[in-house]
Amino acid sequence: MVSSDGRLEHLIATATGIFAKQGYHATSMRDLSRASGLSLAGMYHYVRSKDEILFLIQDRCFAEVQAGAEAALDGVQDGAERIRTFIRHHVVFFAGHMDKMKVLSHEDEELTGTMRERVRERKRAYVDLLTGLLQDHGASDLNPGVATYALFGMMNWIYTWYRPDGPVTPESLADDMARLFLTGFLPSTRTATDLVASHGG
Amino acid sequence: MVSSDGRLEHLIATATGIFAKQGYHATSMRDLSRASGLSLAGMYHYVRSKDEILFLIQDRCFAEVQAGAEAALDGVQDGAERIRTFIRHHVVFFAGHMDKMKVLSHEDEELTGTMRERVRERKRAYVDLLTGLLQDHGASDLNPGVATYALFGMMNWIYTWYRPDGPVTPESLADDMARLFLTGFLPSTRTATDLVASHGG
DNA sequence: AATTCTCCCGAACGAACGTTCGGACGGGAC
DNA sequence: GTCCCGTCCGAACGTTCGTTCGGGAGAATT
Repeated sequence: MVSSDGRLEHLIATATGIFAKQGYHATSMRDLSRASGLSLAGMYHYVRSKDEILFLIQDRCFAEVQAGAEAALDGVQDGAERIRTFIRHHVVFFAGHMDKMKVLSHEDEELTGTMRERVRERKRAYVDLLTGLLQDHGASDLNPGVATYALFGMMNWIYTWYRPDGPVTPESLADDMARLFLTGFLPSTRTATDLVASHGG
Repeated sequence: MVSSDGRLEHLIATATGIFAKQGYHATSMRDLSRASGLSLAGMYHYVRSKDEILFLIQDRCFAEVQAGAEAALDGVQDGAERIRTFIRHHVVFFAGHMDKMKVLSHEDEELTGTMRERVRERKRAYVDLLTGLLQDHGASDLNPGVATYALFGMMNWIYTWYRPDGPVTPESLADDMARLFLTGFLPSTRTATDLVASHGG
């Protein structure tokens, strides 16, 4: 069970926690060594560099959240309901995986070169997914880019203040944010009424 | 003009730009020396440590944005209009001072000890200002904390994507965000009344 | 039995870091 | 002229950084 793969997973999981708590640059390889149980040199058997650890965290996390969103959207037809589904998934996933999502959100500009591009590509795909959902719904009088990033902002900011063990459950957090955004985003009374009706029962 | 005070201001301004671009930890005192024109040792005549430079940026920036918000709110009576005023001021200020606001938002957890507490106090005061505005308006069915941080999130996320020289003006950005938030937050619009009625009945 | 391969580490490498030391320069005070 | 003080710097300090080197233990392969 402590096979080669298991150790790499363990290293990544450990690094995720420490990067989330201390930040990427403030964390040394010696910190990771101490916390993972591997020696300083031993970590380099699993990983090419410190950068690569950050890359692995971000690459996997984006893949996971993207796949989860697509799975959640599967079968949902109504445009507004698809937006709501995306928001709910993103927020609940975020609240359930705060460490890696914090590393994803906060250590956004630390990678360089090929790894940076790989992660950027994943990010672009994920952002495009939401932008597509907003555009599919059509008529909002808000600037589409502003709406997309305003929504991502209110969701991704979670890592700065939300405590999963506090009084607000991930589900109510997700519901509040979905309601806040959709009520503001959807333009007509009719759609808003339909939305509440379909939501309430 | 290159008096003692002027040099300190210049050092802080230079550091703000570099911290915003590279991040606090990725910036060395030698970087600041090179960019400011002062020697490595010379900077320590104006500043006790690298930490203190970050502190000065954040402390001053919070003071500035707080004072600006209070000035903007002066004389505005209507509750909803006060919220809109706060949003507009925050967003326009953010868009007009991206570097320092990015350093304020992104390098939030880098200070320690007394400086950390000083900045935290300023932050608490500023957050309390908005929370107060939201509470003053009363009846929203959203969790007050969630509403506050959702709003700060969508506003502070600006530094990750907004380009002041792009097609979106700071004013339209501020208007869109104010509209997006207020429509979702305020329960008492005509359409929203219908909405709540159909939901409750 | 000999060889190769995977896994892993103690010790060290050179570079870069934040900070400090001792002193230089110049202008006002005595 | 001498002293002092604010301003500023070259050079160095001790530390920590990410990474590498050379090799050992043990299983697998030949």
